[in-house]
Amino acid sequence: MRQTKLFTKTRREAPADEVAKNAKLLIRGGFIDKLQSGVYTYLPLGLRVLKKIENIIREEMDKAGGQELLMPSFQPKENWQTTGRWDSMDDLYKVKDSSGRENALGPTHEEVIVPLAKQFISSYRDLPLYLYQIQNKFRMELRAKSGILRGREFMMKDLYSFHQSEKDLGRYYEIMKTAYENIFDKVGIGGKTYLTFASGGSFSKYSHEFQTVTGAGEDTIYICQKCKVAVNKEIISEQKTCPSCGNADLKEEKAIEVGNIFELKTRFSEPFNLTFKDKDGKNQPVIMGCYGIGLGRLMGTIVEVMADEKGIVWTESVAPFKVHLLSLGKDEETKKKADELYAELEKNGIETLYDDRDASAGEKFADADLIGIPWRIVVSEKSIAAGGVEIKRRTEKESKIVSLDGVVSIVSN
RNA sequence: CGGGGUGUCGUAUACCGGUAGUACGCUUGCUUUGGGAGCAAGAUGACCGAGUUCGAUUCUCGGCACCCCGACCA
Repeated sequence: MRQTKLFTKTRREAPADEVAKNAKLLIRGGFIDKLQSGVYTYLPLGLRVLKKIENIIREEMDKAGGQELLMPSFQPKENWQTTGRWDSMDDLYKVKDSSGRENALGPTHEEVIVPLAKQFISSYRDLPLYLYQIQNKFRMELRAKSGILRGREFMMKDLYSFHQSEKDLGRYYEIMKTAYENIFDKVGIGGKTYLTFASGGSFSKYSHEFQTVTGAGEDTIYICQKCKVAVNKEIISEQKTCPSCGNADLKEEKAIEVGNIFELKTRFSEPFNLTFKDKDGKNQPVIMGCYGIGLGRLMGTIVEVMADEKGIVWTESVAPFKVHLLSLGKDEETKKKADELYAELEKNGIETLYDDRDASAGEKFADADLIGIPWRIVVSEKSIAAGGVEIKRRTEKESKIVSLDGVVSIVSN
């Protein structure tokens, strides 16, 4: 992608009303734009990141046997009345059409997927079943905040599992834990993300959250100093030791919930009468679990955790481009070399943002730091005289000179 | 939803009861090119409504929007 053609430019200042680091940097870099409180557009750069995250999640969900589908956001009131959540859920958006018919804008999808599953689940032979989707959710947050960490419309992956027994749910629960760990490792925040015991609500004793330690977090967690497990503050009064090893040495940290896994059991299968025939021909309630990850929140968390004083630092797996190619100066020979290198990178399938703007070196460097692409390659009269191009990672301070024909093999690794 | 704060060109800001200024960005021209370049010439702005006043962007009230703290929540 040539930067002269890229929709949106960087800006020097963040909007005065943004306080959250993720919002400031993502807006300055041209990744997102705020339409209203808690509602953001993902611009070309931002969407590229979101898609990378989406694909990492999709890969893990598929590996765990998930089948992807896409359910509507526009959902009939009756389904929500069946579960009682039309009245009990405060943050439900309710919309009326011209005939007065009311609908919910889906904040979650049990009210759609359970009746759907009911059409196809009738025997123990149909179980277990794992269905997921990646799509926008709507929640009427009383207070949207922290940039893309808490919005009113946000993209989420939600997977629902259907089982014959709680034991089988428990088995799959462990598979999902592993899948989630893989996801957070792959996007680069695994080291700061903890499996956290949290309140189980009305369904079961505890649910599990994945909490990433960052000052921008809304939650307080207590991390076991022996094993990589934490306890959410909401249950610390009843759970004062590590639930995994019993250790009492817990460290308090601020953290953001990047994912959760939840045993629904029969909370939704009962109101919809979702049952299956067991081997004896008896009707049994289907046991369910649900597993969510907010994609925008995850993206914002990555920014919060990885950014430095100069800007964003993307992990290669989620970066909008792998290489940021900068051409400096007006020298025709330099431009030609940069053009050729850009063509070669593209030919080799290396995603490259090519800064071909007629801008000063300082501006290009500052923008490269802000945008946070993992590799920076500089082509200039100086670099050519020194033997080729300068190359450095976003995380490195010093660049080194590499010959033009050595570039592709270096960034291909 | 309770409390607090803020609304001025695209962005960041200044000033003011009497013709709204600056920087960046944008347009045109020339120069410049290794850490957000310079000169010159341009274009672009007071959230909405009511009130006070000779006159309101400025003061008062109401609304709306946005932000922060809290409660709630992925």
